[in-house]
Amino acid sequence: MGKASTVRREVTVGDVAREANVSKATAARALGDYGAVSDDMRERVHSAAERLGYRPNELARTMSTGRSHTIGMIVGDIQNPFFAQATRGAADVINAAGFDLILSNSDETAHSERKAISVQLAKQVDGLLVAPASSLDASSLAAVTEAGRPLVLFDRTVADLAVDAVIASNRTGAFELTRLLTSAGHRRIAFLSTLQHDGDYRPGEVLLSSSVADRVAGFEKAIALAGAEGTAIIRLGAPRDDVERVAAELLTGSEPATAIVASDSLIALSVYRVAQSLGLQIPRDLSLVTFDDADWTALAGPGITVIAQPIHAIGAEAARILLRRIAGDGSEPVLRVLDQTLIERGSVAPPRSST
Amino acid sequence: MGKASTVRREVTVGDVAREANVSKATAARALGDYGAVSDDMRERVHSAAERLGYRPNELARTMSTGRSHTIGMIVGDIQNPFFAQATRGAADVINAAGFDLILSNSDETAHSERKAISVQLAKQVDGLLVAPASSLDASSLAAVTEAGRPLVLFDRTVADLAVDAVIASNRTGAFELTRLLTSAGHRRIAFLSTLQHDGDYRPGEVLLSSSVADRVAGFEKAIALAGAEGTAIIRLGAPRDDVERVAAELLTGSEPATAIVASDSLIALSVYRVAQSLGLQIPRDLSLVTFDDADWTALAGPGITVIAQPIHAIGAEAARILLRRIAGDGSEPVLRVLDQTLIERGSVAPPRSST
DNA sequence: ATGAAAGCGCTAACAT
DNA sequence: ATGTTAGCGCTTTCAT
Repeated sequence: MGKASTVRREVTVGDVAREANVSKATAARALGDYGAVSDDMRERVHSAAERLGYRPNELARTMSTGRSHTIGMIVGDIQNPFFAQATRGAADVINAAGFDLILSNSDETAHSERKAISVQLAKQVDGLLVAPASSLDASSLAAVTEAGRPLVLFDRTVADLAVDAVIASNRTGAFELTRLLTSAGHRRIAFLSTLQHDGDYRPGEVLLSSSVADRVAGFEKAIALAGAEGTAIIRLGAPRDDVERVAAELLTGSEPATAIVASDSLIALSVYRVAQSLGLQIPRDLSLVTFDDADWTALAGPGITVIAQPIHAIGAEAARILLRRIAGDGSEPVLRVLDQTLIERGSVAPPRSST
Repeated sequence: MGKASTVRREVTVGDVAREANVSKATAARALGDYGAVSDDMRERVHSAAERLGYRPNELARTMSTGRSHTIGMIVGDIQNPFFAQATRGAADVINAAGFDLILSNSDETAHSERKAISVQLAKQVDGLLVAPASSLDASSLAAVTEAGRPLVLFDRTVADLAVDAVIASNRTGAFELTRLLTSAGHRRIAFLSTLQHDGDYRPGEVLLSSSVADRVAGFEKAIALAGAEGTAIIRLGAPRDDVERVAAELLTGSEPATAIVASDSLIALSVYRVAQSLGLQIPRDLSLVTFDDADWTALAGPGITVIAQPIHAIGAEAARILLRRIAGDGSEPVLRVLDQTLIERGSVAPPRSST
């Protein structure tokens, strides 16, 4: 009893050809559905294939054609609901087109991103979908275009990189969100983000993530309009696993923030938790608004007012553009900006001290 | 000006060999880091490769070795936090081992699952990780083992399929959860699941998902222990996008349930919403417990009591086993059952009518 | 319409 | 240690 029987070699085009008594070329043509094959030939080949249990080897096919029908996708972290949704959006259009998806997490580090890109290129993906870890440094992404493979960015853009990108109207969204706060009378408003950052934010500074940069810009505009530059605060670099601490800092002390704009729903959740543990009631003691219409925002206390991004659509649209590029579309790179929509719930009220 | 310059052919081992003035075999050995190569040869080859910007073609490598260093993963829906976490767990160990992940969503249908499996096998994945859409029908999965590729299941098992699987202690978990309810005095307890199902559940019936089946079993055991068979109710087949309606049915009428066991956190969220809109206060008017320690469960009202599954670990462990199989481990299939842990919060209280 | 043979980029015997 | 030569399974000229 050897293990020989279990190592059953794969059935190849050659085997099918022999079984059908035709040439390898004819069998390949019939099986691959290309070239010219007469009806009875096709029939003969297919039944032979059926009999033998033939399964095409997609890799061999890729070797000769150069197209893998696989696209690579690099997200920050698939556990982040934002990325999970965007991935689903992309997967839906990609699969519908008969393509497959290779997924990697970058954890928002240039190092992992670079590695993932390298691996995926080596696997001959037909194109890449990436949420770049850095909007400033295009070096890791350069490998993609150098390899001649189309690349489309989503959620953020990269300076000096002429590629397609689909993002949301973050600037406008942040503006609307913040405006709600200033209109309610808030002045000590904090913008809170986990975007990797050392030390304090300096006005005018260029940020690592274009989407956060856009949000900050929208925030600043609303703040300026309210003349609250002196009291507003932009806090970046909160560690993902310790947002609570930073939020607590913001909410305590001699001049605590009376309102917070959270840069994403995960951050908002942390803020919400801290507010609860500090005995702060929303919106009475704290107004809270955030990006992304996470499931919990509707049920938390009075409901959190949010700016909803069309996340699924962002992923889907990015995939659509990529597929078009792969198909040979050589037109100028496009920047698609999808609208965000404000969903007002009950988490905004005038600051307590002002009433 | 043609586009010829942009179509730059890939640099191959042959090119590097020529540049380094060595044979193709030597270049390949140096580049592929196998066989025996002298130090200066290796040096010469690598610098030539560097000069030319050589990038190995992983596919060609796969063609000759038969190993793609790619593993396929099929989940129900990557947007479901459970699957997102399990995917991350698997991705972490897979990437650490130098493998890549091809991801597909089955939407819990046998059809999509079958298709995804077929595509992934064609892409020569070294093995598959799947949360089977059906625990009863092994036919779509049979293709995997027939192709001689290792398969490991996660979250659910499949009857009559001798493969590895890693699941959670659903039966025990459901028992504990339900026990909390019966101990508090509840009798009209409902178990609510979205598991595809026609009509009413009949006791003893075999279910499509082993994990739900296990949960139901645990539920039934606790119910029997409390002698509440007559008043407990098992409601399956709630449509994912309309759980609210089913929950509302359970919560209204002449004999509404006083407690609900939700089969996952998405369902629990719907129940929570319905309770809110019905003006039902948790736990005063309704006791609610669920599987999975979703982020919102800690902050919803009094906090929801849950059974937490080690989701990340489920994915990671499944990947670990798969990798071992790929490496040649031919031992008997294992069934790994990971413990669930009860997290008591404030969503359980005696039924209102009984006090 | 069909067949014979070359080739995709790599690895793996088999020499030397 | 290095080189030569076959393949891997498919597609793609090029003949016929």
